[in-house]
Amino acid sequence: MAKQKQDEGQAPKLTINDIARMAGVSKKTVSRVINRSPLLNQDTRDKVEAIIRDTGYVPNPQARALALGRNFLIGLVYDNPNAQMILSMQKGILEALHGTEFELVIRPVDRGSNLVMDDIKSFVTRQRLFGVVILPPMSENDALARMLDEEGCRYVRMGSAVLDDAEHMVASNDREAVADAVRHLIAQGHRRIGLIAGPHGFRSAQERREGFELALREAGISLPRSLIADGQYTFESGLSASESLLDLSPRPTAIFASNDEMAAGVLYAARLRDIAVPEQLSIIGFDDTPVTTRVWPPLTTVRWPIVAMGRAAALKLIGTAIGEGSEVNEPSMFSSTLIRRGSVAPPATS
Amino acid sequence: MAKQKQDEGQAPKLTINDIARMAGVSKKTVSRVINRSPLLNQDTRDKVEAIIRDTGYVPNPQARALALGRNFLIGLVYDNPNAQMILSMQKGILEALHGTEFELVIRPVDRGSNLVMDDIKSFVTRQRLFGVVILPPMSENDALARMLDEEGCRYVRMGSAVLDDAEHMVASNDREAVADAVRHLIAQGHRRIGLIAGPHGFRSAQERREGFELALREAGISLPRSLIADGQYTFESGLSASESLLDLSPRPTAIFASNDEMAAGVLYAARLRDIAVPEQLSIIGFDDTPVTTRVWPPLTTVRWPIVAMGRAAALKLIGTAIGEGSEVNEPSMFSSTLIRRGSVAPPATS
DNA sequence: GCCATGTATGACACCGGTGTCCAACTGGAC
DNA sequence: GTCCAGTTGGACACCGGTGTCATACATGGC
Repeated sequence: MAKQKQDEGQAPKLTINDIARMAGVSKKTVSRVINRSPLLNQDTRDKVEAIIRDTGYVPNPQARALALGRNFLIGLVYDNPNAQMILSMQKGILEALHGTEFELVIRPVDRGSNLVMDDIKSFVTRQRLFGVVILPPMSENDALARMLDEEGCRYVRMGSAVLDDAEHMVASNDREAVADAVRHLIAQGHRRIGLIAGPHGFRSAQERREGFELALREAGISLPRSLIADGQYTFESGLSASESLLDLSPRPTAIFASNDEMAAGVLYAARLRDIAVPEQLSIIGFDDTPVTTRVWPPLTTVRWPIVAMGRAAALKLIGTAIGEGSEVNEPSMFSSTLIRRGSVAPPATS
Repeated sequence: MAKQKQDEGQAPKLTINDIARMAGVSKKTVSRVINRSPLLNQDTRDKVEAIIRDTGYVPNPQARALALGRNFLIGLVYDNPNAQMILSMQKGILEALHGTEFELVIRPVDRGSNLVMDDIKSFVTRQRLFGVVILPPMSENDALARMLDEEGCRYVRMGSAVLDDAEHMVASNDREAVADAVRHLIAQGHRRIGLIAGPHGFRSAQERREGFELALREAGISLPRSLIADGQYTFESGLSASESLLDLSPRPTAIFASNDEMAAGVLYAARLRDIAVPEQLSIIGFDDTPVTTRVWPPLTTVRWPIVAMGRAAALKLIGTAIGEGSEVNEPSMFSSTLIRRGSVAPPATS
């Protein structure tokens, strides 16, 4: 009988009542089995579980959500030019969600629009999301965090620096990572090092810039304003920003680009001017996206543990729900690694 | 009063009963307003709508889903190495979903695992998804389609060729697109053209290969087996597959790689051997991913309208739900364009 | 002035789960 | 044999919406 029902396929979904009838118990008892209530006879439990298994019964999540007053949907909000990063983040989050009853709902937004706030708000309230993960640069928006607080929606913000609320934050230490990268250039003998900064208003851009300046200051190297060019985190912006740097005389012997896309732009610009990399120009990027190994020479870059951070963010979010009293203690701060490839060499002895 | 409730923020969500009480009507009437029932007095409608607007009331989607017997969740199933493609697809789908009450839930799977089927099945049944969009190569799995049929779950498959069920399909004509690309090479004077094929078992790989062979046959060019190398759609596989091609003597003057990642691999291999591109070797890829413009020279490639296809897939899926009787007639077949960049030139006169 | 007709609204059951609370049953102590 | 405590199971209301059907009222034809 049970078998038969199952094979019918098409839509006549089993309900908790069907299971109860088959097992000869009340629906509440079935509910107890599903929810692993401790006060239940083992025999009863086994019997019901067997039937559930045989029939392939799956509790209706909508009904469950309605009765429980909360659902099992995690939102992912992003507004980001970097496809690889978003996908890696999704990967990390989904890894953490795997095996739980949570699902991931995604929502790209347009930071530029003045409707962003309303957009996210309706996203969160309409589906009554359990919580959201917010990717940079949206995550740097404090007004957004306040709004989510007001809405009573859990959230975790991904970022590039320790912000005030560690509770809601998973961050990488970009400043230190960049400082390390630049120290590497200095150790190779570079003294005239250019920076292609990220867009104004991006926390990550600021952090990376500060790391850059920090390393130079440590080494007692002065930093003329002309060695800093503004970029937008895009390939094209990196390409055009590097023009002004490569026009300088004397030319910088190395350039740190605040992300890989822009670093690829620098490399491209160098190629256009027949500047040999790394012999005449060293380049370091940031992110360790695949493009770094597709170009020639492969780019030295900074890798941050994006998948692990996504996982941590998700665990932070759902930890409060499944953690049985035990404090969920996911790290909030992650550090990065310099990945040495072929775009760095000692400066040419001129 | 209403205002007060709203400002409380935190969780004390309004229900349809609250609205009904405030408006002095029954909950059913409020429900009619929400669902735009035509049989309603305009005055009543206005009154209720005003209250809904003032209070910021949002119907509980879980309750709605429960009562209606269907929800508003679209699933996206993928198992794919190409991040850019997945993200573009997400973009297209979300564009179509924007403004509707549907949300997108994503689920990457592992095609290799023998649990894929169960995984997808539980994904679909657990949340009782309204429908799913399946990306290649998973979409080529007919057993999966059968399973979804049995489960009574709507689906749309993205693909690279017209499959049998146009109803459930959104496809690009890869064969013709590749034939065009290869005709371009032939028109430039190339006669020894190598192919880096995609993985066995991928429909797209087969289609692209057939397009390749078609163009050569048309031109009366013979195709020795040695000019075909097998790849896996990855950069590394493109790199190693091109080795055998570049070792040939005489060497092919052009190579068509079945996707951009592998084309980038060919370019990299050429660089390692000091083979000038495009002077000594022309390269064409497929997909038009960003990497094509990051490398030097930028790669000539085939662009397919992936965002538009994602949009079409989503519309196909939800069209049946919102289309008022009118047949939803999204195109099922999309064609591609050859994008000419810098990696193709006439063969060197030897 | 009556009934047939149609329109606007409401009462009530229902979707499929969960929480509360009480009844029934069990075993042990007296 | 009776009573009590502790365990197990079920009746019922409820979550927040929607569908069905009945009712109240306005309108038009005779």
